[in-house]
Amino acid sequence: MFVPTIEGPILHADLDSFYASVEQRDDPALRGRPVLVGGGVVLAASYEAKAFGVRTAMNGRQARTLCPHAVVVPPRMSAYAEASKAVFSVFERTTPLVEGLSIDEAFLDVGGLAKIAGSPSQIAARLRADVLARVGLPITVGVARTKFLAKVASAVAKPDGLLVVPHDGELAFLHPLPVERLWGVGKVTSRKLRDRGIVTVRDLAELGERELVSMLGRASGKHLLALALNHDPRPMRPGRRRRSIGAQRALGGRPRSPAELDAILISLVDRLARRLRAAHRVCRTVTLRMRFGDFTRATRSRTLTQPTTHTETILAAARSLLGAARPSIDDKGLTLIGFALSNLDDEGSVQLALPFGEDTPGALDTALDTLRDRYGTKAVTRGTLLGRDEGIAVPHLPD
DNA sequence: TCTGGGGTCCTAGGACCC
DNA sequence: TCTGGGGTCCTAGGACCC
Repeated sequence: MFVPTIEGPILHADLDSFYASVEQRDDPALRGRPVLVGGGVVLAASYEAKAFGVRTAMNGRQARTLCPHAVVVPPRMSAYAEASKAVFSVFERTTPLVEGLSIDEAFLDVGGLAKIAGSPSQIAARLRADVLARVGLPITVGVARTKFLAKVASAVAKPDGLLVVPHDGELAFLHPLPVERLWGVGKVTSRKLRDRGIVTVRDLAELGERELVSMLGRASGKHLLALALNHDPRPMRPGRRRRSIGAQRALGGRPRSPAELDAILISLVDRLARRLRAAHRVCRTVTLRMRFGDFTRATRSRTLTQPTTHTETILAAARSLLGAARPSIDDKGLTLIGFALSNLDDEGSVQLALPFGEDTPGALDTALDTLRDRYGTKAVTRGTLLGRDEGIAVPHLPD
């Protein structure tokens, strides 16, 4: 069913140096000081550390050289997950239309709230104050007509800022920015563009689609051109579900015996299977991720015939994938091992495909009504059929 | 400079089906 | 011997994001 939405305004709310801010909140001795979370690689750096040139994902040695007085703390993932939950509950008190992007950022659609909650910038200012008061963390908010502009606005406004892009000032805001501000321009794309003298968003906007597509490929060429031209038709997707879950572990340089590797494999798979069951989801595809001694990477995956949540089943698939990769591992050495579970679905859900020619919205609704008569209205929801067509999902079918 | 842990999306070839 | 079009699913790799 297509629901027309009022265009914006959209808020993009993004916590500042999230992990490092949580550490400073929980330990007053860290406040005002440069803080690095994670020793091997910097998972997060406080703004005091960033002032010395430290960046996220920088290796730890380099970071400590730039900022010798930094306090290095180990990550506390459960504390961050808890803080994230608290922040998202503030988001949801602001508007029911929240689309989470990651542990520390979300889009909020505040269209239609003007009469009860004030202007978008008033709503944004109150959101920032609420997050600080209730959770004790600084947050930056970008406000604009589209998701893309709101996200760019928050990036420009960081840290601890608020920036509203006015309707009549969108291109004036967007076009002078460096291309790296565009969502989807990373190291590789940035190099390709700069090699051709494309430095600002305006430069990009002046390029032809054919040229850009031949440079970057069909999807990203079209996508980037649209963004540069300030076209972002993506609607809010408040009910987004996770499509995969993963866990990985770096192994360092030292070679591991097969027994040692198997023990690590078991702990990773066990962790994932527990998370899967806790989320009441099932998986059908198991992927092995590897990084080798020469820093090349490889993935191997297997799709099961039946969805599962069973540790032993996932374990068997994981072991057979690792066994098949044995020659490469013996050859190059393994420095990272990880697994991902994908092709997720709701546990206990029933997939119902309609006969060919009957897969119309009307037929679907008739089938839904039949099931609701049988199982009750709450048990039956419209869902997605293996990411393909629309179908019906019946979570937790009563017996 | 030798590198974490968690994700998303896109591309491309081959198998297989009608 | 050569020869179609359209579609899905699976696998693997790669770029990118926080």
